[in-house]
Amino acid sequence: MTPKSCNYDAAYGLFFGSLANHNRFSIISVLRDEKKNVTEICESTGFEQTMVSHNLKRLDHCGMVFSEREGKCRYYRVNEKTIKPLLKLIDAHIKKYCCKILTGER
Amino acid sequence: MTPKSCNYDAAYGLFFGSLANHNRFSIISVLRDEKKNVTEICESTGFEQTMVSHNLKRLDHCGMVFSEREGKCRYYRVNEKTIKPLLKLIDAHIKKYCCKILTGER
DNA sequence: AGTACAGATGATTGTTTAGTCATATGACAC
DNA sequence: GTGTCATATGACTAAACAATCATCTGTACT
Repeated sequence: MTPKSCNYDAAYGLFFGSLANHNRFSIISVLRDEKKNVTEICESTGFEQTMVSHNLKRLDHCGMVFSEREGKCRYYRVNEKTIKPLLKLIDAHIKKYCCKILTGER
Repeated sequence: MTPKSCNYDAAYGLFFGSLANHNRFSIISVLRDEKKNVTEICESTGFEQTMVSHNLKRLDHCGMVFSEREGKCRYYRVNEKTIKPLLKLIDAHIKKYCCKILTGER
């Protein structure tokens, strides 16, 4: 499949859907500053291993994290090029609108 | 509620969840370049009015669109400050990763 | 006040998603 | 090869979501 033939719409859905889940967002957050293996992610987040693996798979799938094996462990790191500016942008948005977001006021 | 007391995590979920839905994304897309009222959005997208209203409510709720009444109509426009750079960022990401995203290759 | 147009809301239902359990694979050490 | 640690996968169920339907509110015009 060439990039031109890709179905961009579906890709958008997968991309944003990946960040919409609270647990995946937590995983991204603990990886924000340093790479970690699955066990370390579990410890940092308190999540179960299978759940973390499932969610890492999805994040990897969307190009949000990269991974590499080191001996018995597989280390994951965020795709800094996308994730860092994205989170920065959204942080600013939420700082400004979070109250509206959470209360639903119009 | 002051910004400091906000529950940011929930806000992130609402924010990204809003963009994860294909129909909401279409609505954002047709508003990307010009403001439109609900009827016009329906015409541009082919969606039903009630569905559009429900989804606009959510987008408004997240600070992604703003609205103002003009006579009988209510016009919606995107929050350019957030949406434009966001979409630009994601466009670049997806151009690079969409094939992986859609095929699931590792 | 009555009608018509524009949009919003609430309830219901079918679909999607996500966490959990059981199990499988992969890598290393002995 | 066997055991153990690290991670991945598939199937299943429960919870979340989103579209639809029926109905309601708001504005303008007469």
